[in-house]
Amino acid sequence: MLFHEYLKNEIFKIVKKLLDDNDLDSDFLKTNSFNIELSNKVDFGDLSSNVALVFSKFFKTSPEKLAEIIARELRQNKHMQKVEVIKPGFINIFFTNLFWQNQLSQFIKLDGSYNYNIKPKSICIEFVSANPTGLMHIGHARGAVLGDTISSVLEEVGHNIKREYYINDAGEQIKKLNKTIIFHIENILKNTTNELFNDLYPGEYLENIAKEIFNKFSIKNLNELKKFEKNIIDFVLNDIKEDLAELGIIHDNFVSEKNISSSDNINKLKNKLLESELAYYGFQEKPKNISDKDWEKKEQLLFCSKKFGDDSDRSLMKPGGEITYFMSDLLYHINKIERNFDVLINIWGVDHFGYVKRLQNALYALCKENFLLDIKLTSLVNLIKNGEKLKMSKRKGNYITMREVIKEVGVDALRFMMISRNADKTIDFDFDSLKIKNKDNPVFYVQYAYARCMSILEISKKKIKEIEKGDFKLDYLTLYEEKMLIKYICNFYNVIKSSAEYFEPHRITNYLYDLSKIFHNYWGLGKINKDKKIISGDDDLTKSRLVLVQIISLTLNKGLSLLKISSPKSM
RNA sequence: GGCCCCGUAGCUCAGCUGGAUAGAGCAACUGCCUUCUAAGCAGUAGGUCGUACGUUCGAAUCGUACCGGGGUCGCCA
Repeated sequence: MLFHEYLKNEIFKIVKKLLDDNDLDSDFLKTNSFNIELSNKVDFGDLSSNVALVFSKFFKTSPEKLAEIIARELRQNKHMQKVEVIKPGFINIFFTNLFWQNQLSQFIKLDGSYNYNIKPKSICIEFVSANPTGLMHIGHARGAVLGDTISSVLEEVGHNIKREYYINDAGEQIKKLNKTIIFHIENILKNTTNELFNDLYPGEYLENIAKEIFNKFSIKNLNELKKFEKNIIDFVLNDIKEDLAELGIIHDNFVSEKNISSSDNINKLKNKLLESELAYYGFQEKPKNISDKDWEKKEQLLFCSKKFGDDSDRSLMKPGGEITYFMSDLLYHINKIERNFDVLINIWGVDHFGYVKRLQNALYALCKENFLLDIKLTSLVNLIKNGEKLKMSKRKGNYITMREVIKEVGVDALRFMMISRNADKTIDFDFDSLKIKNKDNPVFYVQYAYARCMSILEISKKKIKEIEKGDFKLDYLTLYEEKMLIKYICNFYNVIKSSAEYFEPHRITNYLYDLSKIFHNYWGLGKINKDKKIISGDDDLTKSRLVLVQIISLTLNKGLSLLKISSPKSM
């Protein structure tokens, strides 16, 4: 058993026994839990726990006294060299070298598959879902990488994941897309260079798509074009899929809004909403940011969002009878619920924030099934070049595409950057620092640690063969740094587990950075003191250290592959 | 105006969901290459955790108010 579980069990047993001995109620153990932490200071031992601080009130004694009682029991344990109780009531534990060596050999036996002890759930995670009206930009990239990595992490701990993309292939924006393409083709056919109308999508990209379509279908007149309208979306969508593939992202399902929003489905939902008094036909209040001139009062189907604390009731269907974005999303989510997922996760840009509560309220009111809808919002990404923020406007068509970003900094740096920040923080995406090849660039730093491991293993091929036959001892791993490395490695599964629990992959990038730092530091010891080189004069000692290096390399590799970032063998 | 997010070292960010003397990297200063990758390592310096109350044994973390920055409030997506 790895240390975290081991120590938790040991302490738990002691607490349980204390309760029984004193005839005390043990109910609180179900709702209260204590921590086992890696100590960040040498004086605080290898691990420390706050059990006594958390539980003292249930024992009706002071934390320090309780800590002392627990410590006294722990001292019986032969693996524990020293157990100290410190001021407010912390218990600091110092394990023997043998204990840590055994931890490493237990870890080796796991062979890369950790036991997360988690109930598998079936989870649908929807992410990207960019409108097929243009190429992906940096904001999409953030959602894409975050969604994909959360998926991988959830898969790693044992859940069943479906990655899904909702294609908005119906509604206004598609009409506008078609109009834009037709406009460009008209220009080609008539050999004119008319200026784009205001209500069309700007940008060279769609002009090129129009050329492609023109050539592929050898269009001779505008009437012919009608036949190919439905292909237009596919052209754009293929480009988006290509971009995603470049990032290593493959969705399991592409769900089409067109299919979901059949008139049959719309009517069913409309009736259900009306029957359950969640919707009515009425007039929406004029939004605050709209002038009187631009507002026309018209009757339409409204959702009773005021009932749930919203400022005003929100439109489900436009006055003309077309469905709104909100209604379309409702239909899609009902479809997901019908497919019996335990958990629905959506990765949305923060600009969709207003829809979160609305959608959740509507769904929980409509559907009695047992499900959880968790919507994770990603904050903005600012592109920075030469210390200046790049100004972009999708409306004007002058925005930097994800393709261009990848071309400059590469997939690895992009992926790492996008998940190394918590989703609710704005990212300043600085081209210059991501291209730098030093420790200012965290991806590089981690990959470099891996490359160093690999180079040393490459040099020691002969000894590695002996190690693979089981010819090695771990007794020689006694340095403080070696113990730290073992601790960190044996804790990786906890990091992954918490990353999965909170949907926060940045915990993994942070972990990899920390592990790399300790390794670089370990490596550096050899520069100062030759006895501390990994390949030392002593054969057995060297083999011990090589085993450690091998495990570090495997751990780094596991982490990087989980994030779909490459692990270069040399740099 | 309503709602939401952010505010931690000069800069970019962590802080394990309430614990100990708040941590990294960059930038600054100082050491370390006759070779296990110096694309690196070690050290020094740098803080009223936006402000003020409150909750409690204990707050960067929870609550309230305020200040500053951003987002959003469509019959766009």
